[in-house]
Amino acid sequence: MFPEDAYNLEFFKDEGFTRKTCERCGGRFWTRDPSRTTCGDPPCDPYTFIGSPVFRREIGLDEMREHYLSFFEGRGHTRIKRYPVIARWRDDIYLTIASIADFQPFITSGLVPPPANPLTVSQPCIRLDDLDSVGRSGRHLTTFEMMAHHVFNTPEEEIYWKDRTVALCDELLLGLGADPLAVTYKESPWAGGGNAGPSVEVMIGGLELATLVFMDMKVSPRGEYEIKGERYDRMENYIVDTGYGLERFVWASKGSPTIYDAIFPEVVATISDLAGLESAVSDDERARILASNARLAGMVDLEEASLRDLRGRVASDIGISAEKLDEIIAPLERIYAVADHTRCLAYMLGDGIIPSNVKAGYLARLVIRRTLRQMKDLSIEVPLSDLVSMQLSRLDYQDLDERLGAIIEILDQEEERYAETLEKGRRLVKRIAEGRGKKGETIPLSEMISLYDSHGIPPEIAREAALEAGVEVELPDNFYSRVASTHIKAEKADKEELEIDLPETRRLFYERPFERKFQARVVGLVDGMVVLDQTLFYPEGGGQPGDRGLIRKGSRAFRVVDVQAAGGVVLHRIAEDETAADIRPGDSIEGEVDMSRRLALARHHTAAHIIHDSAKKVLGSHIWQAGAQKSEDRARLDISHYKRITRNELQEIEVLANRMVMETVPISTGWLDRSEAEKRFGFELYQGGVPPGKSIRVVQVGSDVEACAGTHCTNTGMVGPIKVLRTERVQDGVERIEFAAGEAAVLRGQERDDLLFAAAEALSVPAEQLPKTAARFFEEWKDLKKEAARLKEDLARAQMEGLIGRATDLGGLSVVVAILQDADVEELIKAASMISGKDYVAILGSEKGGAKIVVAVGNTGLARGLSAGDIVKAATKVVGGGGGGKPEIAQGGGPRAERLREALEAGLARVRAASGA
RNA sequence: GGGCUCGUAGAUCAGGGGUAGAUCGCUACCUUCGCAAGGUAGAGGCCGCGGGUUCGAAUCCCGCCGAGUCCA
Repeated sequence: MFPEDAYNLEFFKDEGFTRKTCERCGGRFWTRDPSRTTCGDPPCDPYTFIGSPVFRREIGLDEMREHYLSFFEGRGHTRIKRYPVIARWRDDIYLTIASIADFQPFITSGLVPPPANPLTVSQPCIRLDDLDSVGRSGRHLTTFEMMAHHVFNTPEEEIYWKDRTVALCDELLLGLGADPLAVTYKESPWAGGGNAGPSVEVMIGGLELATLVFMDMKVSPRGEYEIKGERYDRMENYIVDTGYGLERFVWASKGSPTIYDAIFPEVVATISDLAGLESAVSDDERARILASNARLAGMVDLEEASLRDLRGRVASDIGISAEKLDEIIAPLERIYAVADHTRCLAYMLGDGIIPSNVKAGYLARLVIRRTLRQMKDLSIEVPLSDLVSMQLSRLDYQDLDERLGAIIEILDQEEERYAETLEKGRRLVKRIAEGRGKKGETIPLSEMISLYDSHGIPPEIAREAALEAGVEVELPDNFYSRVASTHIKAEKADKEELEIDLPETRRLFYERPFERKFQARVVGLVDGMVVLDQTLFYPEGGGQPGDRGLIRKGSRAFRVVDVQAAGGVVLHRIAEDETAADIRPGDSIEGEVDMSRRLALARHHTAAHIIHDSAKKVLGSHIWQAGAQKSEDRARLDISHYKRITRNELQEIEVLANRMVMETVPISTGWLDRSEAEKRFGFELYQGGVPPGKSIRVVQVGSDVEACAGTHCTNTGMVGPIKVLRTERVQDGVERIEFAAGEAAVLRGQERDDLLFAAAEALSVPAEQLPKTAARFFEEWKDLKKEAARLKEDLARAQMEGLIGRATDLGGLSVVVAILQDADVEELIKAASMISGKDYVAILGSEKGGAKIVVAVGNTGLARGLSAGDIVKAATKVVGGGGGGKPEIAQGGGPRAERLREALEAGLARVRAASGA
């Protein structure tokens, strides 16, 4: 816990607050009201603001946001632009879940200076944790704006800390007309994302409007303080992390029954219309029910069980039956959920998330499908894209006109795809149900789980489809947790960070990109890897492999086999068979980079930027880099795109890319101050991830501008030809383009020529006629195959006549034993089955590709208990093989063709024995 | 990043080591004034691709390609 004085602020003292202990929960809180005994937080206090707003007047979203930002601007804060809701700069979260997420990890850790200090921002956030409660509780949202003011204090400079933070908050609230006596500040330890600190929750009317966090600790195994089960230590930097819920402020200003009615009443009204329902708040009874529901929902945790409990309490509160209540409230909840979810989707797609089966894209799909289900329950007929477009038009997207087409296409495609999945699912369930039904069984839980897990069929829909086939299903209440428990969680092994206490390596490859040799001094060895004071060797990074080359000491040369970066230090790994032990700190060495390799990599790297730019021009501005890898002889670029790239598009990309090469555009690279670069180029800089550091290296290739640490050509002409090789769908929503540049492009082209020539040669035609000829050959081959089958049948029929005449009689059972010299198995089978069709036993063989034996037994034989399988087994044993089949017909063979005659005799002997003749 | 499922006729799917099937659709004929329906006959398959195991692979194993789906 924190020291006792963590919350003892001058501000509280000066303003006449007293510290009290809540008589309900025992929590500590500060209040101006001498008579107050509870902390203000539900369930200790109920919602009182519904129907009696806490601010002077009603304020809408846009006005409230502007009021907040300008309030803090007027008090020395710099307003910064919001970040995207997809956290592209983080590898630990997919969505921006709080305003502080914008600044983690590099700014909070102090590695990178903040864009401004102090600053204020209104950051749209998405949290899907409480998806189930959205619409039902009256207060949960998937998407909300966290208004915030942040301060990043360092040991050198403190901007302000607790007192001013709380003072500003108090001033803001009172300025909006809040009753000073109604505001309470509740003490609450805060921890998250590896940091912790004391915080106060700001409560009015039972509603938590803001949380003020004083982040001054970081996780530390032997730390002095324990918070929520983890140990923490003080950190040097200390950060004011506030979060004011924009939507809650608006709600509090209006006192409407639900937060949804407060923040987007028009949307709720439109959706109600589409569902054929009156808007809820226009109806007194409904408004009363909703208000009661929201008030009570504020008091409980919305677990599944307590939700049902909540219904009961609301029903008795209003004096109607729970069934009646459910009937009234269920559609309203769905309307609210659709209103919320479509806004969430507007942000997600507006910020460039492409629905997918993995990562952030999967979260988008999850919300899409959930919304579609709710819309279906409400019998809303319009496409989802209409609703999301409506939401988008309310948001502040400048380039929306250009992007809207793609977004609508994405949503329509998702809607269609989900319909297909469900349709397929229903058919599958029906088949399974019929199978189970015949056996008088129900569909077990394991099968329901597999239907959901493997085929995406929600259990409710599975049940519906099963009941249509008259079969019950096993569907427990805790279905989804049962699904979850079937997934075994794999522990992720954390990559160990090397702790290196050496000076930063000077990176000569930026200053002198095309020099081959350099002199340097060894400053240390880490794990056998050489650290120099300066180097021309590029360390692996940004999908570009590290350089190779030599390190010379005196007359001895060591091969450099790998180059890595750890922080600012470059590590050179020496080939193991050369004793690196001879290299010691203080040594002078000469380095030499394998320049042809480096140039090949640089070409591919620059080409990757060019391809990216071309793809964006051809496919649209939703294209983001999702990964990249270069090598000497080829490279690949993964881009976000919602459908397969067609051949035409690919060729267009290739042409554009090569045009850019032919234009010989100079490539500019340079170091820019991070916030300056962000201001000028936006987050599109961070295609390949967000690099740490105060300043970032910006590479500009034509209209493509990226933060990139790689080595590049100085001019697009230097890249040489670019050959696009193929595309691959690595995931839903991510297309991979493989290509080669420079000499590698020529070589890849030659490889393709080779293929073409080899194929053309095989068919003895010029390459131009290859497609036509290949198609013709294939058609002819199919025709010939059919013809051959017909001929074999004719042949078999013809042979049958002769063979029947030579049948051996075994006491009323006629047996044909014969060798058909060049017949293949198919022919033997046809002949044998024809012979057995005339009620004979056929034992046929051929020597084509070893011994082949086919036996067929007619009705009389079957009646006497003969089995073709047994006979074949007896016969094939003789030729050293095996065989089997059905009683009517069986086949087999073996390698020893010279004993075929003998084998057939063995078969006959078997017939003789088995038929009792 | 991890898990699961599926690629067989134009469509939907059976079969799961031993002669590739069903239903719908398609073609022709019969029935009808015509249509729907019915009847008869027929066409239509590199069983996704490449290896392996086997006397024999659509079927088992491995790899690849394509598709679907759940989770973090």
